[in-house]
Formats: sequence, C-alpha cells, structure tokens
Amino acid sequence: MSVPFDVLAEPARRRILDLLLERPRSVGELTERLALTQPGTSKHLRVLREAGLVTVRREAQRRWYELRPEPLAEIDAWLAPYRRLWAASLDALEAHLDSQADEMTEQEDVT
Amino acid sequence: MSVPFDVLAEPARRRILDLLLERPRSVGELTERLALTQPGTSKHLRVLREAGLVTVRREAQRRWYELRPEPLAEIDAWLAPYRRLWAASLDALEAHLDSQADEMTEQEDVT
DNA sequence: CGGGCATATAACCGAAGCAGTATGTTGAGG
DNA sequence: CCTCAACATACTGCTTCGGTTATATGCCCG
Repeated sequence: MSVPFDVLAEPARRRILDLLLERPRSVGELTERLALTQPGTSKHLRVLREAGLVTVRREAQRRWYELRPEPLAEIDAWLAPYRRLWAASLDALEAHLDSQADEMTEQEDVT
Repeated sequence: MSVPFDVLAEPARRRILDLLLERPRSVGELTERLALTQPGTSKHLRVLREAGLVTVRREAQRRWYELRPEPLAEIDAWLAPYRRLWAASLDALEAHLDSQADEMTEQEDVT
C-alpha cells in the first residue's frame, strides 16, 4: 500500500488530494465534503500521510492537512514512456477533426 | 476495477504493460517473464482488456497482446494540475544543486 | 479540574482481489 | 479422429481493504 499507485486506487483518496489542491483543510471539513464518517476520513488520511502525499500541521485540536505532491512524480515517471504513444493517436484525431473542419469551411453550407 | 487507477494498482499489470511497450507478446511469453502461472497471467490480461489497455490478435492458438495506451490519458489528466507543483519543487532542487555546482567550480578543488 | 470538541486508534465485519488447481475450448497436424 | 498446444474460465482459500461503531487522546475553556 505504500506505493502511490495503490494509494490512488481509492477514489476517496483522490478526492481528498483534489480538495487539498485548492488549500489545506481540516479533518472535519474533509469529512463533510466526502460524505464519510470522521474515522473513515482519518483512515484515508493516515494512508496518504504514510505515503508522503500529505503533511499535517497541528493547531490546538484542529489538524490541517496539506498537499505534498512529490510522490506523484513516481507515477508521472512510469507514465512518461506511454505519453508519446497516446499523444500520437490524439494528434491523429486532431488532424482528422481539423481536416473535417477544413472541409466544412470549404463547403460553407453543411448544416 | 474498470478504472485505470485500479488496474494499475497491481504491479504485475504494470509489468505487463511495460513488456508490451516494447512489442506485442503472447500469453506464454508474458507468463514466463512474470514468473506467474498461465491462468494468473490470463486473468490479469482479462482485466487489462476490459479496461481497454490492451487488444488481442489471434493467430492460430496463439494470442498476441498489444498495448493500447489511450486509457492512460485519464491518469495523465488527473495528474496534470499536480505536475506544476512538484515540478516547482524539483526546479528548486535543481537550482540548489546548480548553485552547489557553481560553488564547486568556483573553488575548483572540492574532492 | 471537569467537560466538550476535534481527531486518532481499536475492534469488527463484509466485500473484493489475487494466486493457485482443475477443467473447458479451440485450432493444428499427423 | 485423436492428440497436443495455447489459452481461457471456474472454483476455492486466503488476505487485504474499506466502512462502521465504539473508545481513547489531547487541548481549550469555564
């Protein structure tokens, strides 16, 4: 579970990261937005913490969880050699759509 | 499980994709390299197939599995907003290392 | 110092995932 | 046809995971 891939397999954890992308948040706040129980949220946060994807700052009883994106680089690195492949097919799609657009401007009356 | 994130949570499946990155391969070949049983390999391939990450081409009794990277774009898309964040910290690291390198060239005798 | 708030940890349960064994399926070749 | 080769599917046991309820911890405040 300590690998970023496993951590991100859980939708709730991806949502947490998405929420932290905007700004640091408290457990209560996250719990509310996730529609989970508080212990459930805490459990996911623990996993994220142990994977190094978040850090905690204590303030009285409140704990502010904060994003730490570095471990995501591992995923990005794995993804890298594949990126050019689907990029190529997307380019092909774009080219296709572009040529269609061209045809349409040439005809000028395709409803 | 149909989401790319879940599919990639399994190390064996990532290895399969890595192997298919080089060229299409038969089930037997993959089984050998993964040190799995043949049914185990077939099972992972089924998951990859259902997620659209591989396609099959039949040739007599042999089946050639082939990479289909498009679904990985979903992961890449999710990753996108985070990329600039860790990129920033990596830049900072680079800058730091660069400045160290500078210092070293200035001194010229750091063993 | 006692009570309440915010959060963490523990204990428990059901569901799902993975690996392995056994068996089914399809095509080639004698 | 019969058999073998390559692969898929079925079934089973085990482990792990995610969610919930119950309880512990730490801190502020009256």
